[in-house]
Amino acid sequence: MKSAEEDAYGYAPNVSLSLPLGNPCLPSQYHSLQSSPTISVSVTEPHAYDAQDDMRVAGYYSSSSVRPNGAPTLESPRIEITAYGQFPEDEVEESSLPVSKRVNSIVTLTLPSADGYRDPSCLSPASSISSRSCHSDASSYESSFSYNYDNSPQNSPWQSPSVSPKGSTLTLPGDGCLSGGSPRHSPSTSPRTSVTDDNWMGQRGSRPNSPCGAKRKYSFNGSGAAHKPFQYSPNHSPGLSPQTSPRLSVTEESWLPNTNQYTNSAILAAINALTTDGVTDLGEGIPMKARKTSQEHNPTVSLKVEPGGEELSPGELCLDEHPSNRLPLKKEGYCGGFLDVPQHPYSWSKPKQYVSPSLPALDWQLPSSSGPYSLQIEVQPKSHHRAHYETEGSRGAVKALAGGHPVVQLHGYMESEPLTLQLFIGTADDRLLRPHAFYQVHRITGKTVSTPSHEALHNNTKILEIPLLPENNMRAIIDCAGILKLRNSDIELRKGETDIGRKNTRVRMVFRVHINQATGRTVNLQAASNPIECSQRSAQELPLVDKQSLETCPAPGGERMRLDGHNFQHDSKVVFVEKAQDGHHLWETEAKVDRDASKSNSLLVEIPPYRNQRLSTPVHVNFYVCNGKRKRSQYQRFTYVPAGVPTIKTEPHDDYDAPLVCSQRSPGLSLHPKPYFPPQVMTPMMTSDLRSCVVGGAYSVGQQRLATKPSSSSPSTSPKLHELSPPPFSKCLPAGPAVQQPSIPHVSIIQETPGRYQPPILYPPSSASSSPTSQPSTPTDAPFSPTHCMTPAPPVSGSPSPGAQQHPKGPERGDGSPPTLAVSIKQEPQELDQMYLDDGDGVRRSCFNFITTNI
DNA sequence: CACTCCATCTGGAGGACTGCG
DNA sequence: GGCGCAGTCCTCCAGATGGAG
Repeated sequence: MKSAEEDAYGYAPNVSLSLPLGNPCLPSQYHSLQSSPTISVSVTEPHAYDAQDDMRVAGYYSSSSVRPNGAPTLESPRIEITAYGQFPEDEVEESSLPVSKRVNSIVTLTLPSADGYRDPSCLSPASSISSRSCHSDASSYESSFSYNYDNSPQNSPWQSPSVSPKGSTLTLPGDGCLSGGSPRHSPSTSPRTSVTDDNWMGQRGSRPNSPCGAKRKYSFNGSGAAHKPFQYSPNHSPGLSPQTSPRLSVTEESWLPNTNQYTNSAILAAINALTTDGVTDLGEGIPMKARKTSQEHNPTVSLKVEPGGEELSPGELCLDEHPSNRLPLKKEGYCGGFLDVPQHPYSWSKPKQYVSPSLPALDWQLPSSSGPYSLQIEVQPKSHHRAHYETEGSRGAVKALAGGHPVVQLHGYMESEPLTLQLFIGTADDRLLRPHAFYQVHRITGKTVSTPSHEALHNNTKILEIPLLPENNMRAIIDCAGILKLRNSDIELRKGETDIGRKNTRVRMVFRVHINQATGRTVNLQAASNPIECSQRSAQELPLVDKQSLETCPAPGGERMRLDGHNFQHDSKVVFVEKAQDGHHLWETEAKVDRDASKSNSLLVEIPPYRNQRLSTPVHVNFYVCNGKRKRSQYQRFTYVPAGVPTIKTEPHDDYDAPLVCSQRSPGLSLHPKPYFPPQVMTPMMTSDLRSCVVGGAYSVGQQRLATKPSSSSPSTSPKLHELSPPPFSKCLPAGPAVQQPSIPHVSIIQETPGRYQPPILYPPSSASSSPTSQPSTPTDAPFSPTHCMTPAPPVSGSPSPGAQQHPKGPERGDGSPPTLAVSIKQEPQELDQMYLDDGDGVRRSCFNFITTNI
């Protein structure tokens, strides 16, 4: 069928969906969401598509320019709900033409039906009102991830959205919301506010309560539901849209070129729909729930939705999607007041940086520093922040421990060009850092917010984009970021979602910045905050370890370790545990706690002797603080080393105090005892892995340990860094020449971004949420992520791979400095084995082998 | 400047739901 | 398999705060 648009405008976007699945190099698995079915959508625009342009300006999809006929972009999109249902995943294939058509169809929406709202299917987080902001769907970036490079030129923007792996964006029916919605959404962030449409709500009706009706039951049928939503989903979007975002919309004007945004978005949505099966799957998508808020949507908004509506907020859709690119655009015009923080001096108009099509997937571990650049969290967020549900009003921005808000600064950047700081909510468990499936960053707006921001969606993960301005010394006060809790039932229904939401309430704020260099390379840095407990009650009761003064100790034990944290009690116990790969406890013992020296926020414990005094290799164990039966902290990682190996001490304070934690730790992985996360790094697997597999990883490990001293500023602590060095992938993908910077100790991801076309590759796609295995807490879980494997193994060769450091040595805490290049790579066979075990993945093995081989 | 309205932020709590014994 | 208990999830309520009109 032809889309209305086509008819109307004669413009038919061609969308080609390419599914990367086949990519040998990257197992779909890994990609998971993101990658997976990647679909790249290319829209043929009337005018030739200038990739470059697109990139920047348009969002990915949206970008496209104006319609041939000049019609406003917005216009046409119509969404037919039905379509979704009708098109199963299969559709994807069809991509070729039909797509466009479909798209169109999809676009057409019918609004209102409400049913779906709550359906799981509709997941879109974005949708959430609160989140509303969500928006954006697609993150452009994603596209990059996708392997579709081919897609081409297109990679560009367009792809992204669609492409995004899984779901990216939007897509889904549920997503739809997002996608489309997303954009739409919200302008305003606040839930209440934002949303809009009562209308919607009404229809949807659903809502509020439990998804299932009176009682909340989580039905998995999502399907059923899902479908509906699906159909509607679009609506969601609509819903969203309306409100949405102004921001989104904004652009349009400015954008002109891109005009099609709407269309595009629609397309994207369509695509998404296609790609995934139903809404459901989208798991990626974020569930939409009906929120009351939503209901609130403004009529206006809804109105916009109309197909014809030019106004529509076309922008909405689009905008979100391209975060980076868009940024620039957005604010201004349209959005004006709505969205972004108004009137902030900074205008999002600068497109550039993010242009590059290929930005690393959100679940890739990136270094916090590279060469002269260092992304640091100068002021850490408080360890507790009650996240708000979509059904609630915003609970405000995440605050710093000492008051105020977290502060992030990029050091070493001397250019005059502003950059965009990306923020998303990541996991804080033992595994590798990745976007948290149950929490999304929520843009806070209001008078009290001084930092402009704007939301974008990246594979179902909302990203807040904040300008880093030279005039502010590349420092940003994060007073515009709240945390939205998605209902577990909604997320768990997603296809491919393996994580469980129950008790999975710890998150970290993850900051990223992509620096385009004159050479065409892009340096990607990432810093993760300390863990943040987001539940209402647990935050008040569960002990939380923020920091540990020791990370290693000789097998005989006896050393004293200071634990800093919260909710410690006079009778708190510290239990050391060693688990087998299968999770069975191999050893468990209670450490002696010096009650006199302990306080509610600190414990002084004596490290118990390890069960085996004769260690030939370091042994990773865990410990936790226990306040009673079910009140235990998360596992903290600890390593017993053979006698003679220096113990690693973490800095006592660094940050602890509050606000200050440095990124180092932050990167998520910090070594420090950041409670939740650290472990990852430490994990045996990791260690070994890192070394072998991923430079980055290794690196990180080393750093962590090294890092121990926070002081060092090496921010780098990120757990596993992905080196994006192309090499590894190169095989698979024609990647661009990503080169590592030789001299840089930390290897960050450097891509050459020649053009958009550049093969993005480097980053293995992973899906954030995807991580299949994720379990919330088990320390045992191997952190190993496929991705790592995927990652380039670079290193071996040359560049000083960060990873190289070995932990044992690593520990040499001494330097805080970034790891020196020279790293000797040691393999610990045993550990490797574990790795294997942990993974279980053939893939890993293969990676491993591959690596080892190289080594 | 006082008052009202609105929006946001917070804290608290209850009912629904889940997991475990 | 059913029951009760405890913990967690999600929603709702109400108060505080602050800005705009």
